[in-house]
Amino acid sequence: MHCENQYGFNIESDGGEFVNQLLHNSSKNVENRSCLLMPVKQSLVLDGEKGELVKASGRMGKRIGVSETKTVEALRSHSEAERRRRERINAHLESLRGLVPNNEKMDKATLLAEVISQIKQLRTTASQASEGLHIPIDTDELKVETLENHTGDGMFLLRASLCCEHLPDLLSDVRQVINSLPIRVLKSEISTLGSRVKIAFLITTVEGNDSVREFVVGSVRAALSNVLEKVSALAESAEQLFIPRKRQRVSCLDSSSYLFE
DNA sequence: AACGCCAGTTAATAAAAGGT
DNA sequence: ACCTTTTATTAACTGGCGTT
Repeated sequence: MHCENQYGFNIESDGGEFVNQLLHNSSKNVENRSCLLMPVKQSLVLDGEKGELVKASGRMGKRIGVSETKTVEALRSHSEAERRRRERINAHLESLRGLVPNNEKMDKATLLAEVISQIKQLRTTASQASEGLHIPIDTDELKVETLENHTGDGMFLLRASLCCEHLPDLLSDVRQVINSLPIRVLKSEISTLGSRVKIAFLITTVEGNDSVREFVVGSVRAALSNVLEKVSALAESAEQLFIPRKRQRVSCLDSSSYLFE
C-alpha cells in the first residue's frame, strides 16, 4: 500500500527502512524535545522505480543524483552547523544580558533594544564628558572662536582648534600657516587618539580695532581650513590607493596630550 | 564542495485573555 | 478558581543562496 507520511517520504518503496534511518539521525539532534520530528515540506522522497532521492515537491520534482547516505549526511551536518550557529548567537546574547541592568525576564528583542539604548546613552555621556577637553573626535572639525577676556588688560583672545587625521606633514603645515599670520600664539596643545589628532591654540593679536580683529579671525579660519582641506584630500587619496589606515584601537586613557611652543 | 547566513515552517512552552 | 483558548517567544530543522 502506498502512503506518504507527514514527513514527506514515500514509505512504500523500501519498507520504511530509509525513513527509519533518517528519523534516527534527526532525533539525535533534538534531545530536549518531546516531539522529535516535524513535517518537512518539499523534502526528499524515494523514487520507487529508481530507488533514488527526489524532491517531494511537485515544483521541485527534479531527481537528485546523489546517494542516500550522502544526502542524509549533508542534511545532518547542515542542521548541526546551524545548531552551532544558534548556540554562538545565544552565547553572545547571554554575554550582552550580563552587561545590561534589569535583565531578568527580558526577551531577546527587548534585550537588543535595551543594549542599543544603553550604547546611545553611553555615547551621549562620553561626548558630554569630553566636551571642553582636547580629545580628538571621529569627524574633521575646525573651530575658531573669540574669547571673553576678563583680565581687563584689553587683550584680544582667540581660540582655534583643528581635528583631523594625523598625517606626516600636518604639524609643519600648521606651524607654517600660523607663523604667516599677524598673531601671537599664547598656548598650543596637541592631543592624539589613534590616528586622529586635535590641535588647539590660544591666540592673541596686536592691538587693533574691530575690523582688524575680524580680519584676524577670518585669516586664522581660512589658513586652518586650507590645512584641513589638504589633509582631507590626502586622506581620501590614501583610501583610494588602498593604503590601510586602520585606526588603532585605543581608549581615551591612551590619549596623549602635550604642549609645544 | 564546504560554509555561513537567512527566511520559512513547525512544535513546545509560558503567559495572558476569556469563558464558565 | 479553574479550564480553555489565544498569543508570544524560543528552538529546531530545512532549503536556498552567496561566499570562500
